[in-house]
Amino acid sequence: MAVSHWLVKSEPDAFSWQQQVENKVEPWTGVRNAQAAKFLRTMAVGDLAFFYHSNIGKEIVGVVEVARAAYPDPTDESGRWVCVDMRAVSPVPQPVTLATIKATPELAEIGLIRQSRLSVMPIAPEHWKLLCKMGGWRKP
DNA sequence: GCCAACGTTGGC
DNA sequence: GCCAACGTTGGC
Repeated sequence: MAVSHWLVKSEPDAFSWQQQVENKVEPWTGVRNAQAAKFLRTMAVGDLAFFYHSNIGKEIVGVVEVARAAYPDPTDESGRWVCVDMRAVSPVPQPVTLATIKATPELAEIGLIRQSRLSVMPIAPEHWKLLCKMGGWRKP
């Protein structure tokens, strides 16, 4: 099966790309939104995701890959929510800012803009390709 | 600090 | 089941 592509958001105050790199593999916990959780459940090991800094920076700063598929979120006492494990792949050499994305007509339809509050979202292959090009990111 | 978007809760 | 009130997220 083909690799799927995603974008995940994190507030760098809470959990930054720097921490992701230092920890290498990190559980992606705390998603408490049904739509975002549905996407987490859809992720497969090996899928790639952009790591986006919300609030501070507002830019795509790195790429992570799914290291473990959805399992119960240990930070959720109710047991209803899931998380995945993410592994740092490599930084995006030239971070792609929200302003740049907004200024790019081809990217007008991506979830980041259409649904600004969603923290986990799929990225279409053509958008992934374009964003990689804009950020100067190549698969290592 | 404000506000828009949108999800959740609770009264009816 | 509807909808107003309220809370949260995230951009500006």
